[in-house]
Amino acid sequence: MSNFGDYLRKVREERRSGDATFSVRQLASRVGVEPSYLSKVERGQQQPPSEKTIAALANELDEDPDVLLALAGKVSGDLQSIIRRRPKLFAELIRQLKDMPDHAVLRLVREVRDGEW
Amino acid sequence: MSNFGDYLRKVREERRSGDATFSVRQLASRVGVEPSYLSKVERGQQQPPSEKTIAALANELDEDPDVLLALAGKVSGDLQSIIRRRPKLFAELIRQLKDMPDHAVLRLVREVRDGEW
DNA sequence: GGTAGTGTGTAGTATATGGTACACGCATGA
DNA sequence: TCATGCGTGTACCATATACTACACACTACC
Repeated sequence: MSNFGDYLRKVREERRSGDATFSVRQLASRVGVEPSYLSKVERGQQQPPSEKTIAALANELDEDPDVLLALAGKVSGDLQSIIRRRPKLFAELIRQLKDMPDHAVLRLVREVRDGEW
Repeated sequence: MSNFGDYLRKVREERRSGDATFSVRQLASRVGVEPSYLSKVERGQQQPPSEKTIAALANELDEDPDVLLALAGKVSGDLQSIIRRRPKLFAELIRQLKDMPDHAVLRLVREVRDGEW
């Protein structure tokens, strides 16, 4: 699920199967936008919405806001702070991560979490 | 040097000591913006400029565009692609990196570069 | 067969973004 | 003392962004 709109629609329809209030209209209303706008966002005919609206969507859908923000190409404050503190280092890291397979990244995350750093 | 404007001014003044053509006016002219605008950007009174303008600045100042873009909070295409492909993984990695000391990140980069991954 | 709910198309809009235009005051040097 | 170059302040502006407003067509229920 590689883009914001598809992901949003998928999540909304999952919620909807359990709870009939997750129509485009209902969700848009609770989030505070027009249904036609939300519909276009889900189909990728609009750019992803503002961070405020994304946060509201995440809240209503009980989703991780960071994931939605990442999918929308809006980078979290944490990431910004890393970039600002060590830009060259970060650029280099990204260059390396680009060609790193999933299992390698997973191993890194595991090692870091287990305090090996 | 933690923000775009300060960094830009520092680099420009370094170049200037060697070459008198690196005044605000001269650089702005070559980049194709107004000097007052460039001045405000350097002092942080304007948001960082567009990616196009940042690229032109990087070119004229012989700087790494990725670093300037990172400082400006504009994330590179490579990073976007990573985020889109593996958003949760990336969010987790960032959470870990946040508290990682410099030497740990450096070690990671070194290991990756040396093919240990 | 009307009405209630569904998603969507089109047209328009307020505000933010990314600048321009031009003038001002300060140094420096001739 | 005045021309030249420096950075900067103020006012304005064109375009893009992030939406709104409203109507339309389809389905299902009764």
